[in-house]
Amino acid sequence: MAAPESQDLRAHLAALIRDALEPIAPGLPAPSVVVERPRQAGHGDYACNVALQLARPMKSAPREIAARIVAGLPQSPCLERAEVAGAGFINLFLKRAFKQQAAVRVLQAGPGYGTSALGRGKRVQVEFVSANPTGPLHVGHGRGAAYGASLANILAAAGFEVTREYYVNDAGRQMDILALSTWLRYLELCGLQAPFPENAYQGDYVRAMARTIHSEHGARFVRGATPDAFAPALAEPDAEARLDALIALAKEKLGGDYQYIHDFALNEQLEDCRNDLEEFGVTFDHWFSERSLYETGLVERALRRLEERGHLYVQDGARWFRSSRFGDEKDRVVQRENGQYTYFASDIAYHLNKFERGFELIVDVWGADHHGYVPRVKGALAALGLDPALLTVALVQFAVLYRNGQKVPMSTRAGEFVTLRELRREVGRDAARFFYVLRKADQHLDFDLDLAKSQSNENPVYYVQYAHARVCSVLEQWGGDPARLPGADTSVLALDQELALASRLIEYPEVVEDAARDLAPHLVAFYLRELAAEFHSYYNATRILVEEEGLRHARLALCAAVRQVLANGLALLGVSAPRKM
RNA sequence: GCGCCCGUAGCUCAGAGGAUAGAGUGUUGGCCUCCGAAGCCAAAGGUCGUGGGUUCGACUCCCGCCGGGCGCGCCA
Repeated sequence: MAAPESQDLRAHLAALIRDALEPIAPGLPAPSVVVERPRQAGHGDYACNVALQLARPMKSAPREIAARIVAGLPQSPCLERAEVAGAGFINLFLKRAFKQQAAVRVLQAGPGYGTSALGRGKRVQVEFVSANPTGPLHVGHGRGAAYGASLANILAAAGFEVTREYYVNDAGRQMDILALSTWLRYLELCGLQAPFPENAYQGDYVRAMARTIHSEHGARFVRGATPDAFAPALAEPDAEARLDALIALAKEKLGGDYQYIHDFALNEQLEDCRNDLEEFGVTFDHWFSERSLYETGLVERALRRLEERGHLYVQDGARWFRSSRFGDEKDRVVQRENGQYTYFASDIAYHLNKFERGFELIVDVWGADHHGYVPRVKGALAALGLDPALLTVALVQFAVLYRNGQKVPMSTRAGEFVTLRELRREVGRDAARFFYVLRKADQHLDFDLDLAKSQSNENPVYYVQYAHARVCSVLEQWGGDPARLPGADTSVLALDQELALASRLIEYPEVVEDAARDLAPHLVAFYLRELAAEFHSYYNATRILVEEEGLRHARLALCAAVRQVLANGLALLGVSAPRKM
């Protein structure tokens, strides 16, 4: 058998076992041959439990089956030997030379080490953050941003063609609330006794926008906004109705200028959001406007398509989508009695658009509080005649903030939140990015602000970065040309720790593939921590710059390879790999 | 009430049918004349919420219960 084409060694080893299995178990349904890294060091570099799985269908003892598989294993440039162990495991031991040469392979591949063809160029869209542009991003959005950006990088490394997209909710009522809030703050600046409802946007950023408008346009937008003018609106008994009445008033008084203020506020917030994310190392290929779905008639078209397929009906004056027929717990309104489309309607159109753009895989990153929304969107896709299985919704739990041991309340409208910008300034981009992906996405994240701010040095990111900087430092001490290291003879690497480190390097491409398959960036973060730990341990126990030149070069090559993998992994997570700290 | 997610070391979390359940942090004790001590080594810490079931084998799968989070609009 030829040398492994994939950097993922497991695929190669599994193929060897399948080869050996064929003559032993003819006619049996091929079991899934999974090769994994055993927990115990003595259990080989890889282990396979296929003999245990086959015991029942083959009606023989697992150890016996395992022995026959081992006997039939083809030759491989990587595999030294295989052993039957325990209840019937097959433990695989890599050739020493193959491990030793890992450092050289890493150095030769450079930044490309860890990339693979798993995705086969499949077009995948990752949509994430997509926060309403009504105020600054907060730390909850930060988690979605860190997760989505890392995931997109990982998918790209795994051979997918990735498009990163931000869905801009610029068509809903929240934009009217933002416009109204801005106008009311503006009126205050003009010296008017304007009301400011509690359910308008309270944040200082609204005042800032009002100041800009005021300084550029003076009192031009005051119009007939006298205290009396607000009286009827304020008389509404319901708070939301009051807000609607005030919005209506603003539109009436401002006329065409309402749209100016509306768009000004929207653009300010979008710009702010874009800058914020960019400084967080998160960029997008497309900012997709919800409003454009209406302007291009896609919402109408999507609903017409549902209509034609008989999945819409009218009841109580509203139009409903029969989502209960597609796995949702109840039917959903797509067009209200007042003629307004619901958010769901534009979301159906948006997802139709994703399919029409030809994405073969669609990943939506949502806050976990939207989980109830999944069945209706998938249902809508099915009803449109599209394959819901192409859509994967990755739910990200919100980060729960703690300050002084107390949960920090967060509400965009009340203006109480810790912004992403604030977090980044306090703990730094690297620490924030790493911290966010150090947990499974669907796991609650307790974010202790005091700890993150005051003891940022203890953040695990420094541990990993330090390993990188240490290698840089050794290479500098050495003073030689690192370009020569891939040519080093690594067969002199004989310490257990050196072989273990090499083995860890071999694992990296597997980790990237696993992370891509499971949409789980945290696997990369955990791996990096482990690699750094093994390196630190090795470094403390072993002198790198020894007298003997051959050994010195071999060790330097190994260190440089560790550095390369650390850099590659950190890059996937949007974390810098400093040469000095 | 119904639905989804989660209960693993003091704390924060990995592990998702396999072999002796792991990290970080915290606690205790060691290691710089020597390539970076933001580091290393060692000790200690567990009935994997709980009761059943399936399996050769369950922290992992199924059911019940207890506890926590989040959803359940003609909101976005």
